[in-house]
Amino acid sequence: MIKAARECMARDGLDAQMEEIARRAKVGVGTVYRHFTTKDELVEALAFERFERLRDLALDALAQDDPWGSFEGFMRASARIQTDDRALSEVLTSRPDTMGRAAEASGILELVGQILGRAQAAGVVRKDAHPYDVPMLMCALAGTFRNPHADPERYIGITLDGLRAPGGELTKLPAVEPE
Amino acid sequence: MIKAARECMARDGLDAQMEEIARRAKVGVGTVYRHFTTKDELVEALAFERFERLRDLALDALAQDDPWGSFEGFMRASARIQTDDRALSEVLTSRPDTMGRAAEASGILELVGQILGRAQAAGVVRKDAHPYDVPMLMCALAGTFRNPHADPERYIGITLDGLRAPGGELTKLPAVEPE
DNA sequence: TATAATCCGGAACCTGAACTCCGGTTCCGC
DNA sequence: GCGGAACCGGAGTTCAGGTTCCGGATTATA
Repeated sequence: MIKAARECMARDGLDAQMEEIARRAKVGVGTVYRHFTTKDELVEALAFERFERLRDLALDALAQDDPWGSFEGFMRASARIQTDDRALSEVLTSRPDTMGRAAEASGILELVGQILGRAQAAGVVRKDAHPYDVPMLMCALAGTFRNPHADPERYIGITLDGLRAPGGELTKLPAVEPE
Repeated sequence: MIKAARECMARDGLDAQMEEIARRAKVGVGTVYRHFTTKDELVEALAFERFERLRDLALDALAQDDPWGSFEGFMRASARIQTDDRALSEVLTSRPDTMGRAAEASGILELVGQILGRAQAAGVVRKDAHPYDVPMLMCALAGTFRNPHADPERYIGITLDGLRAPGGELTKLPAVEPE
């Protein structure tokens, strides 16, 4: 059921319809409402789920040794979660409260702080970056993910270079595809 | 009338209500519909208007001499237009078609290409940046402008540094404000 | 198997917001 | 001042989509 909701919302974003979610779950709308008293609640549950996934990615990143590699890897992986889930990118750009609660509950900021701190200590990320910049920049990138002409990889690359400590090697951006 | 629409939409975004727009214009809804047969049409008209403003900013930038300064100035000024107009940032993040038509009509890509090309020729912007990256990154930034906890200036700074040619001096980011 | 308790489906209901339309009003040429 | 064409206002219509709720199915209990 929550699986059906995730699929619909991933495809149609926050305005996926309750009826379609029910249909996909092979269930009546009433049953959906028995699990989530309101659409908002369902959205919030999905957001929490996604943030848990992000937390797992952060833990994976911390398990790696290379400070820049794990930072970059985490950023790219988080971005992919968003490109694959339109609802998540919509929550990030238009529901700061829901996002805040989900972030809080998942404890992700703490982990991001560690990933970032380690990269800063190693001198590969600029010193004035703040853990909070990471989710914000993810929100920013979310803005492009819904644009069919955008190549997310380019913008993640540019953003990463913006966070890199001066003197590092720039990211090799993917080629711009002809229109 | 279009002024009233702009004010409402700047504040409430795309879901500003026709009735309120009419009220603010001191006019009946019917009259609004006599000028714009559909809400979409009104949104599109507003988008076109904003893109003309962007074009003017681009022309101002080209009139300046300093290649980096004019590039940075243009980016910051465009960003400000978005922070001041929620509807515009919503169009950028969720209506690629409308945005595309407005961009086309205003001829802004051409001008951005000139600003960027000049900065690249002067060696202050990375060579692999593409004119199309500019509007896309603006879309990206739009994603943060609606988040009350975000400090747009920081993210513009980081983005600019991501576009800067290697070896340049990083932007001084504003301090993170305590929550 | 009979009865009660629980759960489920989806038709019906409700709300809010875009849009229509008709009666009134203004304005222009005579 | 008069006729009527163009214009305007806003109550009413329509529609989409979230939410409710009752009749029936299903399962548990005796």
